[in-house]
Amino acid sequence: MPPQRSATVAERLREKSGELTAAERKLMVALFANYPMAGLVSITEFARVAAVSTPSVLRLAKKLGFAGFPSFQEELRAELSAQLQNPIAKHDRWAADAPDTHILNRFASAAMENLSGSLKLLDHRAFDATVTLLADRKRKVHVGGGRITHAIASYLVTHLQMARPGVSLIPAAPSFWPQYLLDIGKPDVMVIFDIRRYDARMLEFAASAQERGARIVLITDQWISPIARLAVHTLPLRIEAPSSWDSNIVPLFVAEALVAATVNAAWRDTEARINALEGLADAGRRNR
Amino acid sequence: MPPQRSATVAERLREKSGELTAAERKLMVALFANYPMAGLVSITEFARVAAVSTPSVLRLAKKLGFAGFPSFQEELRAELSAQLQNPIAKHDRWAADAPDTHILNRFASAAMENLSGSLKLLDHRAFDATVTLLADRKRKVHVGGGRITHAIASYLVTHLQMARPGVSLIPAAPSFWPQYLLDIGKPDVMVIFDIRRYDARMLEFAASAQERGARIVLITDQWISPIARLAVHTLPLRIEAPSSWDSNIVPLFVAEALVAATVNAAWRDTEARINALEGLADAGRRNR
DNA sequence: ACAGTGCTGTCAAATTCGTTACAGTGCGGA
DNA sequence: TCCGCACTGTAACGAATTTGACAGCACTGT
Repeated sequence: MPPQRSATVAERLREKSGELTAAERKLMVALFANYPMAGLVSITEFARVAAVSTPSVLRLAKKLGFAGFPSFQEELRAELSAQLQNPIAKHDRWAADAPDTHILNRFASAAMENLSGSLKLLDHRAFDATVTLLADRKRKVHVGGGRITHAIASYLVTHLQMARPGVSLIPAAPSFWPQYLLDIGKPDVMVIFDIRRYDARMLEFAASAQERGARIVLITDQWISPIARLAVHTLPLRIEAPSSWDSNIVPLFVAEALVAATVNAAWRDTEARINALEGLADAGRRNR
Repeated sequence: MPPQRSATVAERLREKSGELTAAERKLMVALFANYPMAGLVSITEFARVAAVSTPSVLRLAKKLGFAGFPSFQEELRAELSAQLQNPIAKHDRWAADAPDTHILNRFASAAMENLSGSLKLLDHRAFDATVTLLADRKRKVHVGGGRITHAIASYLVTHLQMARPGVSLIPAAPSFWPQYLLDIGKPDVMVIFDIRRYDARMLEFAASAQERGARIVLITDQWISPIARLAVHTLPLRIEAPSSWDSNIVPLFVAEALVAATVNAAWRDTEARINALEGLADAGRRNR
């Protein structure tokens, strides 16, 4: 426990700087030279860097009110951790006058945590590589999901179809999969959403697709579906929710970001397609 | 000594993520949950947090090419202090190590803005009233959406069906709507997603449903679909995205929150249903 | 069915760390 | 010069950490 919760180690150190001995001042200089990392090494190392003896370090820690070197270090870590935390998920973005415990607010903060947590977990190079695959019109794209994530897969397909040809949705019912496999060939890309309750049949299906030459991109949760072993790229996400079921907000986020990035990556081709689509939509509206 | 000075621990970890064992994946998740602070404690503590044994931590460190846990930790410290001293690196800690202009980051900040903006826009009493309607088992529930939002509607249906009986998805194709109208009756609830490009046919359909006595709940964007005039409750949301199309993350958020709140509102009834569902799912898995 | 492989945790040895006790050093004043 | 005082480092101890060896376990393929 920090003796005075309100003051950081740095503040306390400056406050007491008048009553420090020579060795302690050396330590202070060494600490501030690389604050607070310099204090997060072993007491031996810290003493060596500051060119003092280990007991001198201990004496400084005690002078600052800590029980020993470990609690001094723990406080430094806590400060740093707080500093690193995102100021993102703060309270100003809560529902107007609903209480903090309202489900909307609990859900919103879970969603924000999931989103920022996922960004840390994600490898943006895997994301970019996936976009390169999706933007390659020589490859057909197949998108599939489990019972729950099928809706997300469908959403991705709807948008990708607007951006490029050759995109199809893998049927929800496994009984259609064998015949669907026939259409999967060498350079194809298969995007699979597989979250929690990993579906064993989906794993088999993915293995078959891979044997036929398809490159598999997996969008999964932080515990990572076994399909990862077959995938060329894996995008792990956080999906916790204050609910009986997981949250698919972040998977949808990834789907939308993939679409936007794919459109950007092949804008020359996409532009014409979108314009053509607009024309057809207008015509359809007029004819009704 | 770090074996390859050019790669950060995070990068190396992601690179090897395909060949990680279950315990190692747990460690990876724990580390990324609070990167890199989680790895700067003792090996004992780190193992405890990730719920694995201490040798597993050691094995991961060796797999990443370090001589032992201390050198692994030393590398983490070195990275962090480099980051702390370099003010340029300050901001990109929030999203992996991709540049600020990367589509993932632009999309993420748009999503956060949309979410917080929607919470301010939303009337939580309308939300609660909607939940009351959805939790009332005497009412059937019909859910529909436009071309794009149909996937969100489908997602809502999938989850609501797990929570209560009498939930159905309005078909995507307008040609099926007349016959579907036959099943809509007096106390029913109709949840409609209608965003931007408001669909005129959807407006007609909603009017017919209302004439038959259905209560309409509208989930729409901030410009508010004309269906609002027919609706008993309207939930306006923000949906901007750095993309050619709108973002449906917030509509999905509302759908998930509605489900969670509906489950809570009628937990007594729902619990039995969920348990029965679990039983059926297990049986299905065994019979395969 | 069954051997084989790979993964994981338990245990104990070896090392390192944190702490205490104590002796030495330097400085100012009598 | 000698004493007293405050500060500092050395040395030794106990505690905690790190690491290697081993055995149990699940899973795979024959």
